[in-house]
Amino acid sequence: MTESITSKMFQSETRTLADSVCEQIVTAIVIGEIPPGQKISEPELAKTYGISRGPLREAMRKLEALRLVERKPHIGARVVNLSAKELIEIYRVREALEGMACRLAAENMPQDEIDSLRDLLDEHEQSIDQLDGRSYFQKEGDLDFHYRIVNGSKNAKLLEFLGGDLYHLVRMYRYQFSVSSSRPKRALKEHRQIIDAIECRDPELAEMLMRRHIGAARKNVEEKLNAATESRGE
Amino acid sequence: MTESITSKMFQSETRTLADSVCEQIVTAIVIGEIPPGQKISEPELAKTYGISRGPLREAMRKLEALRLVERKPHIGARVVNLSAKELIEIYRVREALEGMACRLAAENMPQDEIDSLRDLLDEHEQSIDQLDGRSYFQKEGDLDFHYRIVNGSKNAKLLEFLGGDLYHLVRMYRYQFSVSSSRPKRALKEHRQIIDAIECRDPELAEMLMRRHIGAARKNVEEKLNAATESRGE
DNA sequence: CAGTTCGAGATTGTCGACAATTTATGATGT
DNA sequence: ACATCATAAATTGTCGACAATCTCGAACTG
Repeated sequence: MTESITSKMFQSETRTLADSVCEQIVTAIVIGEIPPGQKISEPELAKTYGISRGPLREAMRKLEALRLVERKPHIGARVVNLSAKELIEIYRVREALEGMACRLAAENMPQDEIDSLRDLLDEHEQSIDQLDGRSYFQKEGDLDFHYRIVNGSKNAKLLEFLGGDLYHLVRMYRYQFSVSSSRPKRALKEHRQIIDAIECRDPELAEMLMRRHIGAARKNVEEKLNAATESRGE
Repeated sequence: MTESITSKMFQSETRTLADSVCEQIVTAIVIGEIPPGQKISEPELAKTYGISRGPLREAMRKLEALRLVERKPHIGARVVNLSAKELIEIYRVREALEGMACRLAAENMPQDEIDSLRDLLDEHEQSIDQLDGRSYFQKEGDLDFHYRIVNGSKNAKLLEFLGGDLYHLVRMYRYQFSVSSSRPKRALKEHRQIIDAIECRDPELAEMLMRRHIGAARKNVEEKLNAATESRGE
């Protein structure tokens, strides 16, 4: 179930070793198996995955492009250190891009995809009731909703940037900061409002609602972070 | 002079061969020296730049991440074929991201950067008068303006996505489609309006103006493309 | 003659080894 | 004892060669 979103992010048939291992490392980094800030030893990782350093270095290049690792020439690669500031920055990027995606979805999303997305929201509602809103919805379910909106925009470049690159970072933050909405019922209601606006073919409203939705999540995180830093200052 | 913008896009000291060659290939692709759609032969390119296939393949990975080449496993890499549809898609991405960047610039851009940007616009005006608006402003100057706005947003992630990745594609389209504004005086006026809104610290207005500015450019391109396809259909 | 199959050539993917640079270690001098 | 410098170890960068896969053309068959 939780594989649905990640499987969309990589081409179905990953033949080459470099791509295959890259996918594995992405997961390992996202879930914290390789902790943030850790230096990556090429010989070590190569041995771990049973490949040579050649393909591994290619995988590292892709990881660098995904902004999951930072490389410095002749020094090495480290897993990115997630900072609160960057998390906020990413929210602003999402606010902009997903707002636009939502606007375009109101213009271009096919009716059957809208229906399917409504079904997904029904599933989310059940999941929230059953599990007290702490499991599926928080982790990958929410991102699945957003992914489908972007997909519905029928803008390939938007999908590449958001689904292909940025969402890995977003997933990483979710796993490690546990910043998942913490207000699942509210978020679900907002999701329904958004899909309503899309079905009404109201681009203006759809964009506004999505921006508010993400903006609310950002403010929620900002408050938590401020509270944390203040209590730390005492 | 035309180096100012490109030099910002790469780290000042590119030590490793892969990075250095990658930069050269990016330029070659952007200006059309390696034409769109052309298959890239690894042994051939490696010989051209005097390096081995190892670093070259790493460079290719970065080019793939920049979306300047498309790779298929066991088949090869081709320079991307620019389509009108994708060009429009990119405009929408820019509309969203640069609109947000402009909003944030109204909040965060330091006064000295605003002053410096005004000077740049004065230079552009002279350049337009002197050269009848066909040279510097059309090619890199306009992008330089947009880059400074994004930089003024003080949002590192925005800068990475726009300045680091997307602008290479934008430059490529400019060189090959010659889609440069074709309305330089009008564009300059809009630029001044935008910087005014930023100096007034009016995020709402700043974002709206930037979105209109890019949206107008998009519509301009759409009309031209429609006219071209219609005349082709006759 | 068209279509298919097989094989030679070329290209991509992978590997292990060597060179260059950085980092760790310890020896030396004040 | 501390700082500095030199040397050694480890790591990254680069290369050339080998294996796997694809491409193109020729031979073969219906």
